Amino acid sequence: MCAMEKPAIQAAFRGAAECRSCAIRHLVLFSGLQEQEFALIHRPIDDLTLPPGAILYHQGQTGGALFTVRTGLVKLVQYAPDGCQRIVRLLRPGDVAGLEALVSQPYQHEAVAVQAIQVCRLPVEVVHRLDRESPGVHRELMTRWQRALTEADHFLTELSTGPARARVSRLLLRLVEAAGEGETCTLLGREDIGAMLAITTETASRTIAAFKREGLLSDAGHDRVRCDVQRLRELAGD
Amino acid sequence: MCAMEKPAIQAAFRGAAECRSCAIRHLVLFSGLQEQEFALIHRPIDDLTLPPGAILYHQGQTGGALFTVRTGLVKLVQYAPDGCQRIVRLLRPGDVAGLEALVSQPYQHEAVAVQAIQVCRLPVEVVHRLDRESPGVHRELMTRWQRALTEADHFLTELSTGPARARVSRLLLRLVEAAGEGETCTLLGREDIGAMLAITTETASRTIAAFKREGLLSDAGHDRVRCDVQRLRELAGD
DNA sequence: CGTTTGTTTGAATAGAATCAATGCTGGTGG
DNA sequence: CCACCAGCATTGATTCTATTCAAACAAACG
Repeated sequence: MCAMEKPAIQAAFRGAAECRSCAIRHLVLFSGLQEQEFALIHRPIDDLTLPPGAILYHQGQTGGALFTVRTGLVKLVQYAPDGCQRIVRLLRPGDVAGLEALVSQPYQHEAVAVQAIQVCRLPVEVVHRLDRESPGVHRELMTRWQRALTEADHFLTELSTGPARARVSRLLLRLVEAAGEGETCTLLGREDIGAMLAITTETASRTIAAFKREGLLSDAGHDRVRCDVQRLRELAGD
Repeated sequence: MCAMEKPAIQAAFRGAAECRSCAIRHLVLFSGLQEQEFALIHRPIDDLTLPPGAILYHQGQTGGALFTVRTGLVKLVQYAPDGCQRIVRLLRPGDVAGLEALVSQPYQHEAVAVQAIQVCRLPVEVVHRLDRESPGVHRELMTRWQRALTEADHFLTELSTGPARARVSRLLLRLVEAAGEGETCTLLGREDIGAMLAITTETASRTIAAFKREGLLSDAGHDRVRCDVQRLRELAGD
């Protein structure tokens, strides 16, 4: 049940990326690229559109690519020996998955689309080359490493600490923030919430349900909810 | 009580580092340095010897240096708004503290010596320069970043998950491993253990005490203990 | 030698895990 | 088109674990 070996990428819509005109160019790794430096990209950069549940790569796999998230959310999952999963990071548009490929490491996580996503597949050679020859990209790359670390720290300090209600609150606030659509966001499955907060699925469910009863959360159609940011902040306890 | 603003570095023994003959040269950032590349180090690299409790830098401070740990342990601490602390990483010899300084970020943590330590202070300019001009250093740097991330992931999956007994077991195994002296290691203060495992000081104390009673742990003089690695592994649950 | 700091222990309580059952929903095939 | 099924989500009851608050202890220190 754990191992759904779905090489989902094949099913995806695939096109050649046009970085120059990328809609989120300001966010991405190549934002610092000068016009003449685009010539340094020799290998093709694929632009992939993937459905929820699609797997970018598996843990332990040695892959030759990084992935820039353009839309949607991607979870990085690690599996304990007993098979239960822990989500160690959540990537949003502008984030990069698979940085470890740059240091010739096998992927450390399984990268799974939480929602429908669009990602760009960047071959390591391309990134290495730009890292060497474009100071802007080099800086952006270090910034990505740093950002990943900060994210990891937040998972430790915010999402893995304190009582369940506080953790769920902090997660919701984070999702609302990430969505950037006022006070609404798309909820994750209860199992994912549990895996992210180190609580059981049942506790996740109970807490969400309780929040709804208490009016902290109200349905906004198809997995979307409206949050009472004010009160959630209090619960989050900062 | 929380804010002991001790600029401890001043009290330290300070000497000029001689990287060529560094005892742990094989571990450190500059391990890939060719003989002629040493000339690229213009600014002085200080070699510091610090007592337990010394603070390398404070959270939020903008610092101009990275620190390579040569001996001892360093904890990276983040403080919650309510003042209680969480240890998000533990650095061992060969690890680097303060990577964020490379991307012009203020330090994200407070770096505190857990035991007596020796560290080298590397000015950012030096590292930037070597990063640009020595491919070896560039690679080592990315490896450090990667290693920090892997560490962070372990804190999430091993040390922040499961019942207290399992967490303490995993921490002990980790300490024994890090010490590299057979089956013994130096215990941390109960408060630090708590801050690392996201449990209270009391629970940390109780668990350690219970382990001793059960013979999983036996005193080996002055904060040192001998561990029954075998049985701890079972408890750790992998 | 008293004081401070950190550790251990106890009792009561609150919180989450566990085990088990029921409800809901969207998709599938008859 | 509708009935059924599979996969999630919810809820309940119980047990277990960790937290909390408080006190006793021990070791380190001036």
